[in-house]
Amino acid sequence: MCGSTMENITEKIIIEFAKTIEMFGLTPAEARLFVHLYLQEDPQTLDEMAEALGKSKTSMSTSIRSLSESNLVNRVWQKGVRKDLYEANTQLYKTFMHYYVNKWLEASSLQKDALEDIQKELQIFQTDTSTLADHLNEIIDFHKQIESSFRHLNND
Amino acid sequence: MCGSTMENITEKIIIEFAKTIEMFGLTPAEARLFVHLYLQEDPQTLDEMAEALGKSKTSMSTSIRSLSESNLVNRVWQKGVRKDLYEANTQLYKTFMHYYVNKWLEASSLQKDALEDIQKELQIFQTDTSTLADHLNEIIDFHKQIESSFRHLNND
DNA sequence: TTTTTTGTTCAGTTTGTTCTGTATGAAGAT
DNA sequence: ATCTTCATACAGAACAAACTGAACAAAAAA
Repeated sequence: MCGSTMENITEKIIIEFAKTIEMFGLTPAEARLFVHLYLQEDPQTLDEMAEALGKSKTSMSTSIRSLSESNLVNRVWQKGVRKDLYEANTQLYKTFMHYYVNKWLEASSLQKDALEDIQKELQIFQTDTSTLADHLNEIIDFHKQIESSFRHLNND
Repeated sequence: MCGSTMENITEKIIIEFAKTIEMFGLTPAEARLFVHLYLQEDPQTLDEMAEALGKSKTSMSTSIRSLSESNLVNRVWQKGVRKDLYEANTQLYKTFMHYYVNKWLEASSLQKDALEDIQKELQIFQTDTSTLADHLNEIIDFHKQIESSFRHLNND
């Protein structure tokens, strides 16, 4: 028996693609919501999403907010419609690479700064602490290499 | 008061650096353990790690196994020592980039395959399903771009 | 062989996340 | 202004992940 209805197939796509999206650091709920929106023709309201995914409106609200702040979905206006409408950004690669690279760069830069502060603190103990200081240098170098590599990812 | 003892500083380094390591997809426990090993001069036993991190030996065992399977730490032998000894790989960038890129490539490739299977299934409905099929194509393209980009990350 | 030492497996507990329903606030309609 | 319709905040419930201790297995020492 060939049990492949359209809904069936759509569901399969959502499940598979959501796994990929999760790898970018989104929660399962966010990933699932994004994929749902991505496959929709038209922008959706919170109620429609809640209905479609079988979750509460509150869940949709928090997930959408998160996706929205990360610029993975957009809020759109339609004349005559009072409810908020959201649509997924359709340029997958550009959208997610920007999001991802920025996340890495911000985090790495922040942590590098923190480590450099520690480095200054450590210089007081110059004498017998060479190996720890060496490791710290290597860690900071590591961050520099990370930043360089990820910056590179955005230039395609 | 300048409360910066050596242990104090080491602890700070561990906390900061562990955050970076977590971004590669390791759990907080794994990240912390890796950084601890990285800062140690000599390879450590499970008991030493448990003592140092204030966790149970069971925790160390599972974390170490995970790190070991990902090739982030190595098991080393010392003559006369019965206990297992582990040390962190010291080439941070190479170690983690390999690990990370491989993880992405494997996952992406797997999911691309799954999506291509679905694509075949979908071709039965050729007629009125063009938009869904289009989206599916775009998703598969997305995976190809991901693979291309991440493969590129390893060639430095 | 028996006895120790070391590592792992498993069940139970603790901890942390995610979800939902109610209550609140904000904006349009009457 | 009052009433509706929507979105968000909050607190408790349901769920999942991480940790531990005790029992088990494997390997060396006696």
